[in-house]
Amino acid sequence: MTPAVTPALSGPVEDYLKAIYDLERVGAPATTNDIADRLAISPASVSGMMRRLAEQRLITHEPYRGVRLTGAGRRAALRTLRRHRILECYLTEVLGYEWDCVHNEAERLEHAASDELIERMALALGDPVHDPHGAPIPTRDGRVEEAPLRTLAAVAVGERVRVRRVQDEDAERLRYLAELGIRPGATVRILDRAPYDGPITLWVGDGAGSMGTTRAIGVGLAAEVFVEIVGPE
Amino acid sequence: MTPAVTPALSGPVEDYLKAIYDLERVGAPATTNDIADRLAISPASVSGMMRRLAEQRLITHEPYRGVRLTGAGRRAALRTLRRHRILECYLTEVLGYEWDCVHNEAERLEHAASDELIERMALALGDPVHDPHGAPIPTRDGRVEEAPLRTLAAVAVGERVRVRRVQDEDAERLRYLAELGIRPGATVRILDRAPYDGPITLWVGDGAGSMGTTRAIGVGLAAEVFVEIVGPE
DNA sequence: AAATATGTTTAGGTTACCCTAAAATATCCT
DNA sequence: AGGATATTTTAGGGTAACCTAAACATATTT
Repeated sequence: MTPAVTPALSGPVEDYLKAIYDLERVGAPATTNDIADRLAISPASVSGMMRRLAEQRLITHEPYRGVRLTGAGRRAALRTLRRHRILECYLTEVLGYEWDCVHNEAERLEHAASDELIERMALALGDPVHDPHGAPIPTRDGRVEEAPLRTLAAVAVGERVRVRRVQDEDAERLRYLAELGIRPGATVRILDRAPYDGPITLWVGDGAGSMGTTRAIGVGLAAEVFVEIVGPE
Repeated sequence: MTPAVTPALSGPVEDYLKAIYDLERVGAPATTNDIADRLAISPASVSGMMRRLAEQRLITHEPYRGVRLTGAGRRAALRTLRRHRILECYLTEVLGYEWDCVHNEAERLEHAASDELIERMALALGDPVHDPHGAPIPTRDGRVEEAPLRTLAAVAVGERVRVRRVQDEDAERLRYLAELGIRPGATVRILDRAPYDGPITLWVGDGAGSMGTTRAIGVGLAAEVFVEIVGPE
């Protein structure tokens, strides 16, 4: 129950843990290649780091099988995630950043900021629960409610959904999504899906009930938009 | 005139350049031992780093003679100093930090923050000119006005001075100085100096003309307080 | 079941930054 | 000027984090 002393992890280690957390969240144990792809690091380097993380009891590693976070690893990952997301909120809400620019900035600051700074920011924001891209913010004591969301690419024609969260890594895609009106809170109805993974035609409203527009979006991008079904009309 | 592309310096390199800038400011070229002391790093390591910095044309190094910043080195040092001081201002003025806590936080953030973040903070603060400890903030284009200040330890009995700046590194001393009322803007009159580097007796006012108190301070601490003579009454 | 393809790990190398101990150089003092 | 002292540099090591190329293990296909 005691939070236990964290011996201060390096920036790279924090990045690995975050990546593993995120990959594990989807399902199976994180594999070397997945981690390598996500961090843009060679698989060999990842292998080396996995040994180090396992030595520090942050992960368990079954060779050739993948890795899983231990309790301590999960706690560390969630702490970093909290910092990252609080920072993103602060940058957009207080310092006027656009939502497509905050990811990289937060990515660097999350390793340098003290807990005190993060908590002061959280306080100034009134303890936000979601970051600007809709990702849930872990609490100080490491709880997150990861809602089981569906991707926009997996929604049937005729359904009405509410956008809950979008992938936050790619600035360009974020700018484009903003242009389409697709942001957390927006309401979307799937009007049509062209065959063979063709474009999805949508009606996009702002979620507040006022007007909306018709838009088309590719399956690739749609797979980065997470939604909740709200039922037809 | 063009700011020239900065090839992104590492945290340690930025710290060395800041230290050299500060040592050089006092007078002679910075020596290996001075730098080692200030950064709490072994002289041998400093020697090695000097070679690397000289290769990158950030300093000129005359073996056994000390080092001097080049134009590029100075520019880099001032950039880091600007970031550090803007951060200190932001932390105290916007996030409610006490002046004794901001140094360490800024020390870590200054290497991670983007120029954009720093400028947004500066904007939010209305482009401050001094940090909470009275240190001048270099402008975006690398100008600083380093006023030639005298230390409180070097002021004669009877003089009236205004506190302009205090050493910002030691949190405990800062807390103590705050307790004494010694902060930038405060007015001080030297009432007495005990012989053999004994305590200095002061009258300390808040600079706004209202009441004041009598305090005593050691020479060591007085040497960390920089003042400007304002003449007796 | 063997052959191939894919994914993972080991082997060996690099760079940045730090260390201690020993050697080299400079300065200081009589 | 010459030896003691202080400072600086070199020599030799260590660790974290990355890399490529080669070896190894697993999965897939025929």
